[in-house]
Amino acid sequence: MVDPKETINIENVVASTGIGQELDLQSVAMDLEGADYDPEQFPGLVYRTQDPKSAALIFRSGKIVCTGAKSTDDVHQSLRIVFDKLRDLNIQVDDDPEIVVQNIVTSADLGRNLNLNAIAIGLGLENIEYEPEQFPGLVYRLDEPDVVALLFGSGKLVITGGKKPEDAEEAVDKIVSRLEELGLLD
Amino acid sequence: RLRKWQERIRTKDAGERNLQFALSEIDRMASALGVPRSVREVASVIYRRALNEDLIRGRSIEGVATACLYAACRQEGIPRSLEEVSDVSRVEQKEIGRTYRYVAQELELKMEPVDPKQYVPRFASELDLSEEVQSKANEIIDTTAEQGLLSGKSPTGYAAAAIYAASLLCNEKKTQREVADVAQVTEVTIRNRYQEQIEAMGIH
DNA sequence: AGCTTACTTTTGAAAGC
DNA sequence: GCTTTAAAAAGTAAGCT
Repeated sequence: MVDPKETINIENVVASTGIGQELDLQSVAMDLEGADYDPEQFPGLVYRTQDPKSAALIFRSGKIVCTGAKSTDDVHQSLRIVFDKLRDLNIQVDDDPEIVVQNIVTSADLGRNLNLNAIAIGLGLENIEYEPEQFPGLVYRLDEPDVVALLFGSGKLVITGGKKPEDAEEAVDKIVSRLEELGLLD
Repeated sequence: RLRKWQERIRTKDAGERNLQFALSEIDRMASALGVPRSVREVASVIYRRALNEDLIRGRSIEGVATACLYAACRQEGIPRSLEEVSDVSRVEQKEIGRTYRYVAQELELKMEPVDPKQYVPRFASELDLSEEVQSKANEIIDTTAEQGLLSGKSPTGYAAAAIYAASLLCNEKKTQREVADVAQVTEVTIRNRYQEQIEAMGIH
């Protein structure tokens, strides 16, 4: 039996940072190749990096959101590319802007099919949201760590809302032990 | 102050007018759906509770009224799908679903997932299918659900597939299109569920 | 009957309406 | 509350061949 923790895979990391300088997005959009900027639709300018693959939302305030990266390392690499691109445009960028991870999305596999109906009732209808007419996943909110898990009939799950990779591991452990003590696994 | 008093009256009137509107909407939609009076009463009770708990702030009266009716149908064991409910409401399906989840969570309605069997009598009678077919469909639903086939699947599609399969087994065949139309699902969904169910039943 | 594309759910930040 | 970004899970749906 494989430890479900070893099936954990980071699928997306969201982080925020800032260059410490205000920006004229109109001119950045003109000079930065591949930039998408439509202030009527959204106040941020979208810039995509190819390797690692990610999308950066750049704002007038100089603050930046990076999403789509598959690891915290990739987030740093992507943002380094964005910072250098801005420097190429003669824009002042702080030396080592602080990068804060805001959310990590993970997937995992419990290795067994799940009876979501039984789990919804077993874990308590007040803590769970399971509406298969609207979405096939069962929504389970944990307090510690503070994450949200989406459980599927296949035994696969998604964990989101965590700030560090260990949050997903703790969450998987808690979910497995809760399901086991309810006899809803195996 | 006279002004303050007038304002209070105005607010009270507005509140009562809103409640009246909500209840009349519940009545109108319930009639359109053809659900018994008991369901309207349950829906009204849920709506008043939502009003007391201040759950209507930030959303439309009609959205909450529709969500309450949807919840009431389920509580009474005669569910209407979100699509059926949205067909008689001017609120879009997605909004009804969201509002329902919010109300159910806040009022701790402890709603159990819909049992596909609850759709069988209505769908089957709309298709003029016999009691025998209904029993067979129920058997298929129970047997396959026990084997874990139901997890994550929509109750209407699941019921539709079981009815289609049962109609074949009982020589009262209905086409996938006919069943799909009354259940408001696609033929593709019926085909997919049907295959799984037949396989799990050991192709009777 | 497929295949492709797309939408449902959750999460988080950003700035503005 | 909305707008935009990305990503997974699995079910449902629509369009096209």
